[in-house]
Amino acid sequence: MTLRKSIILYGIAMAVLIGFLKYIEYRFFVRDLSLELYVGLVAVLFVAVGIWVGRRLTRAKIIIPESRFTLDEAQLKTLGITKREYEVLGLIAAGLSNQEIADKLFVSTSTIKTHTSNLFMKLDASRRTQAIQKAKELHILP
Amino acid sequence: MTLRKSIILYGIAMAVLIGFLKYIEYRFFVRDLSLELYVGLVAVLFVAVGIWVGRRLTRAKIIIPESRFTLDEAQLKTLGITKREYEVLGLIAAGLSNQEIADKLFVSTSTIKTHTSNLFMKLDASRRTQAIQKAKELHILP
DNA sequence: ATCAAAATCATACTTTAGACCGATGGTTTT
DNA sequence: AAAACCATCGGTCTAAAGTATGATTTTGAT
Repeated sequence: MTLRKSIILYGIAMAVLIGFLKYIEYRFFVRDLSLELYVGLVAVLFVAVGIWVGRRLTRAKIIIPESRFTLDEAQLKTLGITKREYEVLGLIAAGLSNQEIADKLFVSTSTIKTHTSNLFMKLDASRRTQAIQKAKELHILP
Repeated sequence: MTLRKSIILYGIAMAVLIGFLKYIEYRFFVRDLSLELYVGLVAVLFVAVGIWVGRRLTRAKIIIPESRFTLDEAQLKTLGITKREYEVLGLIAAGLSNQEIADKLFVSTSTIKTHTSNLFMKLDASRRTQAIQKAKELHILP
């Protein structure tokens, strides 16, 4: 909804509201309405207006669809994370131990430790759980 | 917010509102207030109420689609994960060490280790990274 | 008031992770 | 060819994580 449309909409609403108010005020003064009823009508009317306004005010913030994950490859380059390191990072996040990662990639645990050490430097982390967290914040892991 | 709390909250709000209404009605009848002012006050008051009610009524329906994750509390009960254990699980996922978690919760690391051990059993995990992974699959962590 | 679950702590022990070192061979870039 | 980068590996050492067991205190529900 554009700003202009909003202004027009609110303007019309206000005009209708004031018109209706004046009408029931007139009815009140010509004694067709009791004071109770007059005040009651005003109250009901303005509750409705309040609800309407309240909904409009909050509705704007609704539209925040949860975005699906897309790998930020630029981020990887910025951090200087290599393909192999990223591979290891993924397996760490999957919950594997260094030994399991080594087995899966057919290398020694020493190699995995080197990769993780480099990862921690680049991600400014000191634990694998922390590395996972930071990687997510940097949009390089889902 | 529980249903009981909601009812109490609305009840108090209603009581305050009616009290205030009666007060300005009284002021009106003893001629301290003009009709205009009386009606104006009622209008303002009920707009406020309307906005408040409107927001409360719509908030529940609006906020749910914002986040894809909803905690599966039934799952927690099924697994027998206690409140404290779940708290620790969250901090593990946030990347904290046992020492940091202990400091944050004002308990010893022994306690944290006990909690994590129990968590691993219940989640069928043997590492914290694995526990995080499983917790996500079970919809008890975002 | 009682009873079971939950939370707490400790001690001793094993395993895993991580830091810090250096080293090699293979690419790619300049 | 030299420089720079990448992936690989090994050793040593320390810190952190995880296991096992038992005990005490808190708490919640009946």
